[in-house]
Amino acid sequence: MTLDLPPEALQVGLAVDVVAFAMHADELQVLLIERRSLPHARDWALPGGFVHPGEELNHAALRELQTETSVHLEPRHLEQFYTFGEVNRDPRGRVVSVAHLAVLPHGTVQVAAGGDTLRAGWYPAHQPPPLAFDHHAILQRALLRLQIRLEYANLALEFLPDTFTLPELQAVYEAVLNRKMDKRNFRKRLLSQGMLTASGERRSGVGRPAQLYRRAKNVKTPAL
Amino acid sequence: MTLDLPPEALQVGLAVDVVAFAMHADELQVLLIERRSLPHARDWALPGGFVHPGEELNHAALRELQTETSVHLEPRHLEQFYTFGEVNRDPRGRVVSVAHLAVLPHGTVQVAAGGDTLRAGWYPAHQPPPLAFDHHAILQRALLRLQIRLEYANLALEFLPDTFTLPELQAVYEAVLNRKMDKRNFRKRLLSQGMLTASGERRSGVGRPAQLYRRAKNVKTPAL
DNA sequence: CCAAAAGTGTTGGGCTTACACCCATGT
DNA sequence: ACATGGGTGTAAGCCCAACACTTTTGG
Repeated sequence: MTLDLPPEALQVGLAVDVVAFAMHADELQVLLIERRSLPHARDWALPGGFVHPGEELNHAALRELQTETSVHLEPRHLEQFYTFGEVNRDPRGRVVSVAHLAVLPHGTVQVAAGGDTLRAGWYPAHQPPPLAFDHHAILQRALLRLQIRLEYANLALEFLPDTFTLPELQAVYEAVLNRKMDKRNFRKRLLSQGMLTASGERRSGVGRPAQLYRRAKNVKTPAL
Repeated sequence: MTLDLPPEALQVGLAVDVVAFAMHADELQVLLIERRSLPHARDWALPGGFVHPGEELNHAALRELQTETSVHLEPRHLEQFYTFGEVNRDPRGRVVSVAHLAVLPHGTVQVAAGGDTLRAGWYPAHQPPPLAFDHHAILQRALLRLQIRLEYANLALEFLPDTFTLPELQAVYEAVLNRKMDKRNFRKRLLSQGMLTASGERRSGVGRPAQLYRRAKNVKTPAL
């Protein structure tokens, strides 16, 4: 009674790629790295790499995100969204990549090189530079998933610090969905959902200060 | 300038599993096989198996569906929906399975054994028997995805033959979503969507014959 | 007092839900 | 004639989209 993989079991390289989004300058940005080694040396790519033995997929995604970019903050959201396994997607051989979607909170903008990475930086998610491998397709699909998740779960809050203003929240929606929204309707809708609590304080800046909110205690993010 | 996988690239077994749904007896059914070999010999499981060298993932899913069940009809819908890669999900070693959702048309009910399969058969999707490996979790996630897709794309039509009646279509909705719907509201909604064309004929049976419909010419299924 | 951004209500249309009876056919 | 399933309309509530001016602060 052997319990080894049968001889016909195809062995492939198992990788993860991470599409990490954050807000910066009222724009949705995606985290990219410049590759150090072949193939695609000096090209921009999504952070990612091979899974370690005995390592879970989401752990590998987290590790790659952190080591390749020196982002040591916890992502506020991390989920697998699609698996890319086309036969010739990697010139080195058959590599299957489980792509993950990550949301990093506001302020996580400073990134540095590390690992196989020359540089790392944020780029406009809707107008990315040319990317290595099939990473452009991965990014497009991540954007679609993010847009669906934004309204379905309340992922928008994950882009913001603990307290935030309604105009800031609206900016997240507009940046992710890539369209302007009406201020009054937006407020009505969000406030009536009861997932925000006014925190009483006010933030200063140019113009009239805005009411600060935090997420209500009972807010659940749906599992899927 | 070598272009081989780096030594640290983890090699894993690459498999696909297929959750194939069809309607039978006004119920949503899922296609299961009884495994011939270890592990989990004589247990019920989803059809699936290892990807072949140089084979695309969706092709592998189609092949496994056909060889393990003698279902040689083309599925009307086949899409990847999640990848299961937990370290210990397979006692034989690290196996990552890209799970696929398939919809088979009405009438595809006769299935036979084949390959590593002792028997194959249809089981109620909402009350499945105990399943091998993590296949219960895979089925649950497939059901969720199917429910989302049903309304989003118009997957319901894929369960039916070319011509069908509105009560038949409603039965698909009710079986997939697992709840009763109002007949008049259902008709209003579906007909106002303009994706159905009355085909004039009528089908005979017990009671008043029903109007037959077919899908309208311009109907598109969204890519994702 | 001016610039800048925050805040605030109403109306109309479309969509969804709830609900009960008659119709066409086969036996 | 009756059993079986198919087919039909209306009214109420809810949600969404459109739309412009006032308020609060800093400079």
